[in-house]
Amino acid sequence: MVASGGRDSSADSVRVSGRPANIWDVAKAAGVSHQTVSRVLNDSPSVRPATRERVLVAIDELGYRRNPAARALVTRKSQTLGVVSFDTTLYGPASTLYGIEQSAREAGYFVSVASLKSIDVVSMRDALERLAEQSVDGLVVIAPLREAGDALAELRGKLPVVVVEGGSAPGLASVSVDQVDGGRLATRHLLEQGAQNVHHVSGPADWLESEGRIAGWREELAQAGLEPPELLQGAWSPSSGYAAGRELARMKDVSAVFVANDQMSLGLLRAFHEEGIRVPQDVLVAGFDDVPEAAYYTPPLTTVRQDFAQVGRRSIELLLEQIGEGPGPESHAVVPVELIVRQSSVRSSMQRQHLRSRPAKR
Amino acid sequence: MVASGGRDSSADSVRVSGRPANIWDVAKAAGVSHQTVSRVLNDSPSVRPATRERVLVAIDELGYRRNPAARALVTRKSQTLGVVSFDTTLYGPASTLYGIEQSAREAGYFVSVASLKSIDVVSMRDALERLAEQSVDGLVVIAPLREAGDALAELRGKLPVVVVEGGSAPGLASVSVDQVDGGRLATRHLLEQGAQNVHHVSGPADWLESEGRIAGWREELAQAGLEPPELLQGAWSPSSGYAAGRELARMKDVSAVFVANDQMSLGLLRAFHEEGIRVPQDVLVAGFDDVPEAAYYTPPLTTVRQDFAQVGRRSIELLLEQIGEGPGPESHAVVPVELIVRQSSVRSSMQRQHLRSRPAKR
DNA sequence: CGGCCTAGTGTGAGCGCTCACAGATTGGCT
DNA sequence: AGCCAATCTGTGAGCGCTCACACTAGGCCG
Repeated sequence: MVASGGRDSSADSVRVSGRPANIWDVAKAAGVSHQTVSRVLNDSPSVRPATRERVLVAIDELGYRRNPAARALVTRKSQTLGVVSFDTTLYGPASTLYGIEQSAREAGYFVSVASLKSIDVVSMRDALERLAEQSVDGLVVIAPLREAGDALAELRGKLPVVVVEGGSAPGLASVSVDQVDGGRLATRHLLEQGAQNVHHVSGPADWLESEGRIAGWREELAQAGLEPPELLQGAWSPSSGYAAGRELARMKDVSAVFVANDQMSLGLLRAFHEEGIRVPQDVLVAGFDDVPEAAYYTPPLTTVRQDFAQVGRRSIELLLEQIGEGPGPESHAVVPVELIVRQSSVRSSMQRQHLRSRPAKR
Repeated sequence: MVASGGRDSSADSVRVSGRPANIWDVAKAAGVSHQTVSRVLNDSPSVRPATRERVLVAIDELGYRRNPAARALVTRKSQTLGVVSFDTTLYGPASTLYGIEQSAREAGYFVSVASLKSIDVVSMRDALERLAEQSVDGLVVIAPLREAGDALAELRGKLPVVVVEGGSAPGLASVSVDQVDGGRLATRHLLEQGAQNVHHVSGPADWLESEGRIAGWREELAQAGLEPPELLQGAWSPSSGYAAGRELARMKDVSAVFVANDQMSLGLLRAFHEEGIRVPQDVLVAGFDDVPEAAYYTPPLTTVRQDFAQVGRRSIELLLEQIGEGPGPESHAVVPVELIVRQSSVRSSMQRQHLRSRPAKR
């Protein structure tokens, strides 16, 4: 025994040895077998409270943490979910990812992301491959493109998958926002506000979100007995919205525009502003997404709010169902939308008079 | 032997057995030892080309993929990097995360995210704990708050860490955008454009980014021999920018405003618009971030661009250095900014005449 | 022509955990 | 007191891989 004993037994909760404590170290410290430690770790009911307590103390003293690799090796489960997403810089995907992460965490899962630089089958396949190599327990694919489904079809059955905004690829669980309803809501609202007809600036043709919004717009016009004006196609970006705005400014008979997202709406509003077209006095405008900025556009933008947090939540729920942890087998979830009315689509009565005093529109 | 033999030897590349192929299966199929397979997997030079080829073929036939858990168990490396971020919905963090993910992938690492709901020491600690449990090989913390450093100090030494926008916590590697320079650039530009003085709408006080931008603004004013006007504090949101705009509208002697981010600028522009204050004729405005929308604000916004992709890239570089894969030990990286001049801060000569014809400003 | 080096390959142990089962303890009842 | 069931705890194997080392076969030198 050395003079000033207890030097290395100082209650420091940090082990002296190089390697981190393992389950055997804990077992020894607690005077039990490694298996009992394992039982405590896994909340097994069949361990006496007193024993459990001793083990817990030992764990704490040794600063023990369980080795996930060893655990994954034997259980064949990594407790990790993969998320594939395109351009996590955009508001929609970013928000969805956020929701997914929150829900996954609550369910005790980690989230590993793979974002695509370009959205094509090759890089999609590449991302899926990567995640598969990591042996994730399940996959959420934020796949707004039609062709993304092809890459997914391959791994059906091999791995639990939930597709977000990926349409209803047969046999794949999916979550999507009710785009059609959103299109209808916006269009109907514009008509109710007195629009003679409603133009539409859509997203890129191969995006499923574009399709849904176009469909909703067409349906609502049809129901009102109106012929849909020629479609203008954008690319989600402010600049494409600006271009569409310039074009619309040159056209006659434009009394309202439903734009497929808020970013494009901003560009369009800017183009209208430059052309001296007043919103909402001359033309009514509605967007889609309800980004935080929308309320501060000039004018504040009427738009369709998507509940991305709920999209994320439902994705995880559906995924866990497949993995076998959730309730029943449900394969498709639709998240409702909400119309947010702001100035861009509402004419005060005075403003309407203004409109009436201008050259009549068809 | 059964009549129509070869039924289960069809070249299907999919194994019949339930469990996935392991290294021994491959070894047997290739007629080598498991260790040789391992060598092929790890690109060991000491394996004859012919042998390697045979192994590769076997791997392909069996659809073998190496088990990362087993690998991690023995190497004590998970090939996974953790990212802690606050509100991945914001443009800055989202873009940074994107850059991080791209760079990590190139370096052969996976990325696991943990986003904070609220930004305080408790939830920060919680996120760090989670990631540590997952035994990540390193950590990137997007920690714009001063107090975030406290939670990080604890795990210094235990795990390689890089702090993004976290200031220069001693002993921690960090990457940050040159906020001070950004503040100076914007302020100087506004002065050069003829502003008598420059007001500032800052971010929240406890954010390091706010501090840097304020410092730059102060420095530049001092250099011009100007007394800094009273500081207005916002909260990054459009609504807080709007509030600041209303306040500034009531004040005299406002000839230019440097706003600490683009979102707030939008709100401010809206408030000015409502108050009949023209930008840039009456007041010059500059923002910070250069979000994609900035070019389409009314008017298009002069702003300071941050290269988030580079921030992500440098983070990973610094992290890999610590892990021992990169070049030398460098502890702090500063990413430069760039001033993007648009209409909000530039008066055309005609517009300037306009201004001159109004009641003189001090 | 035996020794020795090198390139290529094989052998066995062990990483830290869980699973299936075997063994030890306890208590209630006859 | 004796026995059985129920409760609690321990034992050993094995998950799939890498590491350290042992081995084999040629080729070259003295």
